[in-house]
Amino acid sequence: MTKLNRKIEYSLMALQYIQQRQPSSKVTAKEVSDSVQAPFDVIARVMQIMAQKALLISEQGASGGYRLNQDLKNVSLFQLFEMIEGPTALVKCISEDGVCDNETSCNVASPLKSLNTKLNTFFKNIPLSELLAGEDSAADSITTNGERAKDLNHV
Amino acid sequence: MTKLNRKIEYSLMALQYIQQRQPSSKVTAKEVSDSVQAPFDVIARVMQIMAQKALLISEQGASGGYRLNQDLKNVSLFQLFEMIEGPTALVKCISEDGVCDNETSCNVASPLKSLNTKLNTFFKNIPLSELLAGEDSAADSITTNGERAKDLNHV
DNA sequence: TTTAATTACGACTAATTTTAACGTATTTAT
DNA sequence: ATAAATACGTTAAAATTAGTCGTAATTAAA
Repeated sequence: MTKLNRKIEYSLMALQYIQQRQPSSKVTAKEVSDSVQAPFDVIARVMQIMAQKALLISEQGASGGYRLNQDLKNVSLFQLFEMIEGPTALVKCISEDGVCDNETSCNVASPLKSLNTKLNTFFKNIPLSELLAGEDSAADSITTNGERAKDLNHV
Repeated sequence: MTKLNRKIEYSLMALQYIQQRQPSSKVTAKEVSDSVQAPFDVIARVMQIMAQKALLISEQGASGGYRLNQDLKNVSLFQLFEMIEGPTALVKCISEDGVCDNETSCNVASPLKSLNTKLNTFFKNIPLSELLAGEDSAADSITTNGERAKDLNHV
């Protein structure tokens, strides 16, 4: 349960790196992969995805790179999950309709659906800015109350 | 992110079946596997684990079976996770100490550790009784506030 | 006391998912 | 032109998960 996808990790690392470097400085995938000691290909890939999804802006060409396109206050962890992994769910039968061939005999479908919703809410209430806040100890200030992290429109 | 382990699913199915059948009636693994149309071996296995962990009581022999040994109000979803999967974490470096060979270059260790804690709290606040309550719509009443699901001592 | 039903548990195989690597194309500053 | 970077599809390897098989131990009942 709840193991973090490696791609998500790399995304967070990249965002953290960009955020810490400068408000809006340009950063290359190589720079990030060197810094966090992760395979270049994978870092490059997730940054491309984040650019596709408008979280980053990419500039191609010789002195290209990426920069933030959104205030991380307005992007939730849930949104990052969806960007990188696409729509997911606790169990397949929730996301893919009609996949579960024994919905009649399944006695936990409704509980799991409800749990899935709650969990999504949990992640929706964590803005990336808060998750990544402060390299070391500041990150402990995460709370899950109230509403934050407004929806991104074009993701 | 957050895909539910199949074993956990089966555990929940078994618990749901037991709970719905009778407060404390005896139930066999076969009965459960037939009812929820899951492979007998796997159902049997998770029920054995739950018996080991004192969530169920098992009776061996010809007319043996399982029954609840705990009020599900006092057992959290988090505890079930730990029973079935053992200690887990969002990322390996949290659980296994010293596994992460580049802790120095990792810029998200602290945020993820914090997130991991929050998530554990989330699951600790969901008693199995609440998760499994009401076959159909009643399960929507899950909330995550306040403290519930006291610790089990011998797990 | 044999038989049948059941829990108990380890080991193995198969399937799926995840992760990483490769190859090639495109863009653009120099 | 060239070099450095993004873009992206395909494939291969690794790891994890899911399921099966085999066998032992326990116990009620015939």
